[in-house]
Parts: sequence; C-alpha cells; structure tokens
Amino acid sequence: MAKELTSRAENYSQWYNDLVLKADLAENSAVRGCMVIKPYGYAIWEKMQQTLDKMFKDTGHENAYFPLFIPKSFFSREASHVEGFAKECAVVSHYRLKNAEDGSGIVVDPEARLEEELIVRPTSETIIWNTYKNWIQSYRDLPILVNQWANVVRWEMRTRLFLRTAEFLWQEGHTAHATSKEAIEETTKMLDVYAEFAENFMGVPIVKGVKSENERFAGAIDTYAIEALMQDGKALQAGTSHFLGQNFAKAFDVKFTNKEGKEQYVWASSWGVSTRLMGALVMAHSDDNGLVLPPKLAPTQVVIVPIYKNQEQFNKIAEKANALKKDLQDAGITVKFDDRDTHKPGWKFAEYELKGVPVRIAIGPRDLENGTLEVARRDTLEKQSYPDQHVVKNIKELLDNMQNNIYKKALELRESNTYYTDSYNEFKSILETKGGFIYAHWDGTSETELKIKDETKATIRCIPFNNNQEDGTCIYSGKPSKQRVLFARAY
RNA sequence: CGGGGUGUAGCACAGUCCGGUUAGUGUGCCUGCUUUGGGAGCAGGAGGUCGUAGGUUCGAAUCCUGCCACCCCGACCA
Repeated sequence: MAKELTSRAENYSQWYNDLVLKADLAENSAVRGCMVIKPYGYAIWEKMQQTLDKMFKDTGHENAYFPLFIPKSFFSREASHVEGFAKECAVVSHYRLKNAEDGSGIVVDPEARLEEELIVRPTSETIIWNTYKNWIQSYRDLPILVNQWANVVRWEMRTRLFLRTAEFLWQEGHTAHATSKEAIEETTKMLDVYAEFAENFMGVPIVKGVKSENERFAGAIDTYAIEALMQDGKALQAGTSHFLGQNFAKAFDVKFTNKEGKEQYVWASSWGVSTRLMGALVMAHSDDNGLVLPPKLAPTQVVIVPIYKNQEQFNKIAEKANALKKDLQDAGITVKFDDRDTHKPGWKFAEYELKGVPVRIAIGPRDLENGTLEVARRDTLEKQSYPDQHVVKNIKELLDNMQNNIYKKALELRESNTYYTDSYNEFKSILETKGGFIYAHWDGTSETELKIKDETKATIRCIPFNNNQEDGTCIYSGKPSKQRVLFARAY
C-alpha cells in the first residue's frame, strides 16, 4: 500500500529519516556511517552545485582539485587545527593486501606499511597551503581564489543521512591574499554568497553572524556562519566561512614579497557548504505528505500525468501533453511527462507529492473536452483548473509564486519561533517546551557558554552581524553585556 | 566508548517464553483478465543458508555459549 511517513508531530526525527529514504534521496550503505546518495537526491545536490558553482565563478573563483590523502605530518603543523580534527580522522597505514597464509581470506600485508601514514582529508587546508607555498612568491601571484568540489571524511560516532555522515560531499574554497583586509572581505563576501543561495534558491531564511570561540573552526581567527531554523525548533548551520589570518601561512611558510620589497606572510580564508544542505532543505519545508522542494532547486519542476481509459484516449492526451511539455521546456522549465502505463494516476500523484515535485499537471478526457488542465501545487496542495491559453505564463508565475511562498512560510516559522529573554529560567523553559532561536545577553566568556551548553544543550549559534548594541546582563552569570547573541539547540 | 534493543522472503513483521508436520502474514514482485480524475480488484505463481560459528537433543528459527552486524539513547561533531 502507501508508503506511510511518520508524521512530524509524532516523531520529527523519524519523519526525517523516513522521508529521506522514501523520497529516494539517500540510503544507508554497507559501510557504517556512509550513505549512498540516490539519483533523485543527487539530482538535487547537482542543482545546488550548479547554482553555487556559477556564483563562485561570478565572484572570480576557479575550481581545482587537491589529493584525498594528506601526509600525517601536515596536520601537526598547525596546533589548534590538529587538535580539532585528530579525534575523527581515518588513517591509511598500508598499501597492499595479500592472501592469508592459513587460507582464511585476504589480509593486510604487514610488510606493506607506509613510511608515513596518510590521513583521509577531513578538510584540505594543510595540503593546500603546502601547495600554495610553491605557487606564491610575489604580490603579483595574489590573490589566489580557488575552490574544490570534493568528498571529505570525518569519522563520526553517530551518523544521520545528510546531516552527519562519515563521508560527505562539499565544496571548500581556499583563498590567499596580500592583506588582512582583503582576506576578511573575501570571508564576508563568500558568507554573503551562501546567504543569497540559502534564501533565494533554497528558500531558507538565515541569520548571518560570527561564531563564538567554542564554535570556531580549528585554526581560524574568526568563523562566520549562516544559521537556519528547522521546523522542530533546532538550528542548523548552513554554511561557514573562515578568516584564517596568517595561521596556515606561518605553519607552511607561505611568504610573498610586497611592492616595497618586504617579505610577508600570506593572509587566508576558507569557506564551505556540504551535502548537509540537503538535510536543511528537507527539514525546512517538507510536510507530512513528503518533500516540498523550492522550484529553483527541484530537478523536475513540472510533471504531467495523463489520465485515460484506452489507447485512443491516451494518444490524444499524449499529443496535448507533449506539446505542453515542449512549450514549458522552451520557457526554461524542467518538465517530465510521465507516460508510464505501469502505474495508475493516483499512484503517480502520491509519488510526486512524496518527492516534492512543485507542480503537477493532470490531463484527462474532461480536460480534452473543456480545453483545460488540472494544476496542483505541492506547497499548498491546492488544485485548480487552468485554461489551455497562457499556460506557460501561468505556470511560470506559479513557480515564482511558490518559490516566494516557501521562503515566506519558512520566515514566518522562524519569526514565530524567535524569542528574547532576560531570564535564565524562561530561557530553559523555552528550550524545553518549544525550541527555536533565543536572543539573550551573554558575558562573552567560554566558561559561561559551556555551562549553558552543559545545562541546556543550547549553544551560541552566532553573534549576529549588525547586532543591536544594548546594555544588559548575562543571562547566566549576571555580568554586564553589550549585546544579545543567538542561542539554540543545534544539529 | 557506556546503556538499551533488533537480526526470519526485496521491505515491514509474527512465530522464540513452553523445541515436534511442508516456517507464516502484510506489502512488494511475476502472469492473466477487468480497471485508470488520489497509492485498483479478482485469480494464479515465484521467492527463505531463520545474522554467523559451535554446543545440547531422536529432533533447534525456538534452549546454551562465542562472534558479527545494524538501530536507538548518551559523550564528540559540519
């Protein structure tokens, strides 16, 4: 029968798991902690990639590719970096297998131990900065604006499809600059790119800000992030951008000669988003019937389903459907005409709903007679009869309208789940009862942040940019504070 | 790494406590006919090393022991 989803109210995280599986986005693999991204899920990721890739190129970046393996010694060059990642690194120690002498199968050949072990990259700063050393001598070699699309491995204890897996796909930008100012500008520029992508394409409203010391990337001077609120009241970091200062330049001895003939260390940034965005996309918009995809990222924007009783009827409908499909395609809309005879219309309706296809057009005998189409929109589940005239224009408007509506809904959700409080008791009760974003005063110390985290599981998601400066007292310690910071429980 | 749970058909499960025909149900799959405007109906059919290794027994999915895998809850993380 129907593929039943657990409802969000019943069990939100079960709903998420069900949805990812049943909408054919991804599944668990034979390898613990690693997922298989299925064609439909990958198609969405490809849409994200295409969009972001263009945005990167439009801002002057080029793609390149660096090795999957990183010599172990590279990691220890930057003290806080190695500390941050040491606990979750996969290590390659051998390069050969052989048949076991007792015939029990294949074993690692103990003779084939690597001179120096290799780390499977959890991120590429070290290998890249080791390379940049050779690329940079003069201010004329700067800036370097490189991005790579790659997989990375972080050996997580507990994993969830897209949200946290041992291996995931991402992009990592790594830039080198002559001045601190320029590197910081790059860091904020790329955060803006992420913010634009999240809001205009994913339809997910975000808060931009800077991370507290605890949440900062290992090896960065400052980490900036965009934070989104999911339907269950938990925050999800949807992108990060790091100002690395001269930390990696110093660790890998990357210097350049400036216009005045003086040798200086290079300034750096790095920034990334991952397949985790897929999780954000699912959790931000979808409902108990399945995925809801923003039109701009939907692999198929419009699906046409024929309804017919016999071959003759089908032929007529197919003619109309194919003409419509071509018109829509000419207008830049991605369309699928589902002419499979192996599934019934009702089955298809349910299936496309589950998969979040934004617009479904049904064409049946009645439509042939009346010169109409039945148009259903996924976000509101409304059905409406459209006249054949001006269909393309109407569908285009509908898609735009849906893109905006999805964003608006997500924004309303966030606004109705954003709280301001000066009482630690209220803070705790908000977290326990409804979750959401909480703006509260904080004394600026790590100790306080960690204690709050211990007691409530909430962390500082970010200190928002352009934050209102207002005097207050820390919600926990009562010490003076100049601004509110954004707290939430997070994924 | 701590605590809890589960391994039986592609998937979801029952059977296990209390050993005994040919291991069952739903769904999915295949064939045929009827159907098609919200996950169709009927008839027939295929599909199982009961996680794995050993033990007890005349006899083990069921009892005992070891091992493996996966899931959930914690500590860690994008």
